[in-house]
Amino acid sequence: MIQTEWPLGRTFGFLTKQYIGQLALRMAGTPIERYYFPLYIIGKNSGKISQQELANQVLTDKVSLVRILDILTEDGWIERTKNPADRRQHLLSITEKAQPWIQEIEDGLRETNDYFFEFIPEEKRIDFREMLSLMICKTQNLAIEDIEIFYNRPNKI
Amino acid sequence: MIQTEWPLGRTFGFLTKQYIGQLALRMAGTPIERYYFPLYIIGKNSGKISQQELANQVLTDKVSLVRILDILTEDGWIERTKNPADRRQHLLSITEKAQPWIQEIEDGLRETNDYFFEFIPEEKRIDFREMLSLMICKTQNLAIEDIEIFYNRPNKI
DNA sequence: TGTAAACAGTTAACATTGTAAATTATTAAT
DNA sequence: ATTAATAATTTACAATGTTAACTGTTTACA
Repeated sequence: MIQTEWPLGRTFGFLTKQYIGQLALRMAGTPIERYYFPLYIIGKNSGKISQQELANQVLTDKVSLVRILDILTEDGWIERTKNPADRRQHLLSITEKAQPWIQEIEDGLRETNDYFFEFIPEEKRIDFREMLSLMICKTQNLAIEDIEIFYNRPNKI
Repeated sequence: MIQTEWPLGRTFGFLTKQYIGQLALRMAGTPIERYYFPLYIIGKNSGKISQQELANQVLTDKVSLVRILDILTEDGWIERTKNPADRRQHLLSITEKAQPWIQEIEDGLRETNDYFFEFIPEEKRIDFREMLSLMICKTQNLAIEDIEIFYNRPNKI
């Protein structure tokens, strides 16, 4: 199946998809159906995080994020309030209804991470984690400004 | 930036995106703009591979693949011919025009892979590759049939 | 102080991808 | 011979990312 020049991007893409499926399976018993990570980050910074800060933390562009936040608001999980200290900003906070589920999301994320890490030998897990972090750091610095203009191209490898 | 419970799926997703950008940069000098990997696989199996076999090799669903092949055909890179041995199948082959670029795609994929691997220490690269392969194999068996039904859900982690 | 630039968020338009469901043509099973 | 399965296609829809334009607010600085 995996050939010599199987592109690494396909490997990452496939694992992304598998992760999404596994997480959905893990969270199936909760009333939350999507946008687990943004909601989790808002929950951990409730009332103190702006949309721009959230966009940076979850690496999602602000336009997509507006739509995600619209849906989370419609579904009653979050609220936007104007920041009195800077009235351009909307501070994000979770609702009462969302409060009990933040920990559940954290557990779900950790367990799903563990689910994937358990496929590799225990003594190599720290290395693996570090190598992924390294790749993210290095490519973040080098690539983003150079290649951003290509992101609107059809993105099939 | 990366927190304790940063979901692994986000890590993979980010690296997928960086890979796409880097590959686009590498291939910018060629007349081919997209669908490098499917075109490469067709080139390596020209006249001998059906759409279903290609879908399996590149892990893309058949509907998306029909659209991709339509575009590759419109752009003059590939041709479909009915398989005389099984007239349900369309055998895929590359055109004369595509022939000189297949090796260039292979080089681009290898160099882009190398670009990412060079971020991690040389002595750990084999391990890293193996761990990724392991994750793919293990999740492929376990997850697909269980979670396929969730794929139509909004897929934001 | 007044004005221009920068920033936060929103909206609209468009392209790409994935999924489901239905359809056509062909082959396999029995 | 008829039914079931397979390969490919088409249509419709949902989700995401990008660009560009826009509103409202704050900052910089002349």
